[in-house]
Amino acid sequence: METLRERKKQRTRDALLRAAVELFTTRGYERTTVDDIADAVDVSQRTFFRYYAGKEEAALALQELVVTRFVAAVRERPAEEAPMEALKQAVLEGWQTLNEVIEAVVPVELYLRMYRVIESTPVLLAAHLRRNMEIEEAMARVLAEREGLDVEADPRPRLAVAVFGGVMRVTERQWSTGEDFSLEAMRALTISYLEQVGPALTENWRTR
Amino acid sequence: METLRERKKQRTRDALLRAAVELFTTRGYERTTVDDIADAVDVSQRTFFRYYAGKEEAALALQELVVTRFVAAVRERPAEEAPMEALKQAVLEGWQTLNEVIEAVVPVELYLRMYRVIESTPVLLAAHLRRNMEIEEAMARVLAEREGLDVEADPRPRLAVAVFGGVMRVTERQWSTGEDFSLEAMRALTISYLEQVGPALTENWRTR
DNA sequence: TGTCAATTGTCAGCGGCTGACACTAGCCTC
DNA sequence: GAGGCTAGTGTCAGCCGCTGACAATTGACA
Repeated sequence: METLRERKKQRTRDALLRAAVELFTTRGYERTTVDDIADAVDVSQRTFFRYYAGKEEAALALQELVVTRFVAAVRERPAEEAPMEALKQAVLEGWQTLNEVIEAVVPVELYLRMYRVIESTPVLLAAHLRRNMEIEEAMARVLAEREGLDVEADPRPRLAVAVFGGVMRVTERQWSTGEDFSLEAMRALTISYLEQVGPALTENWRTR
Repeated sequence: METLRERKKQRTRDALLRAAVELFTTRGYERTTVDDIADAVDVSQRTFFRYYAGKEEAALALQELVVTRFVAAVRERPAEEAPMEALKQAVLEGWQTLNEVIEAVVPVELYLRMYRVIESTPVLLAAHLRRNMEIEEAMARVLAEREGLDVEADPRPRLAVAVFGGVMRVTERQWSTGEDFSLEAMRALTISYLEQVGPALTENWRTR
């Protein structure tokens, strides 16, 4: 059973996030001040900063929900699965249940719109990429453990994860600049691109 | 022949950069204010912002010197070279002449120290990654042109470049956290890691 | 040398963010 | 259920990055 205090806090937290995302996706990130967000929730600016370390954190909070689930998903993949396959399955599986997770806070449509705001706002894109890097480091450790390797000694876990991350980034970008914003489109793109990585590295591009 | 005005401007520009890098590498990025930099060059804060769009730009200016040369190097690689090979050769070739380019502005040692500051300062690392992404996009277009492909239609150029970029990032990180900061160490790491990417993706890690 | 244009300094001000301190409101004990 | 305790909030002052506007200075060029 939750205490009243905790429920109140959670409500303010959610309200701030909703207000922030709403404003970011309509007015734009740069043109939204922290005061705007705080005012929308009828809270002091200082309080906003007690819930989120900064404007950036609020803007990336939704992504964070998805990302943490992804890491957990990889951890729970069967140990006999090959590294790249485990990563792939974890993402695809993640898309499936994305709806419920997001919808608990904001409409999925808002999440997708926010995603595009991140991709198109330099400072947010930068923060997003940095976060991805942290995730990749965590994933490398997970893979290394699965395979019984030492991350510091064997570069293969980090290399594999970096490649996977690279492909995902290309996929996301392609998806976010395309016309079909459905999850199904994302899924298809992911599978297709992952299949093409190997060939793209070794094969001669002109003979195909 | 350069005019006096232009020479003066260039001098201020260089002085600002030198002062900035000097301060960043000793005092740290966050703990250095723009006023500190401006004062060190005996110039108003406003003037600093006329030369550099922000603190960040000054911090990444040295990297920018290297990066632009890399793009140019790829462009001038023989057309018959395979894509990945062209990228690899361009980087390795770039390291060779790095000394002269950097030394024209600051001691190479300072450049290397600044590199570590970037890697260890969250906001700088983020900006750095974002810049890398822009470079990758440019590189993808170069590769596509070399091979006579349409970047928008064929994902292979972007995929190859993303993979290459991923490997380079892992390499850089490994290098910057290691003990040997020589260019030779970087070179060796790059070659070794590039060789291991293919196998890391397909082979079974446990049977080796 | 005097005019014109480029460069710089000064000033005022916004927005993100933080520390300090007082106040309010939920919690827990007696 | 009254009291004290503490977590959460608002207010205020202030730093820092950054920008626009305007005045002052300094090189360029006829």
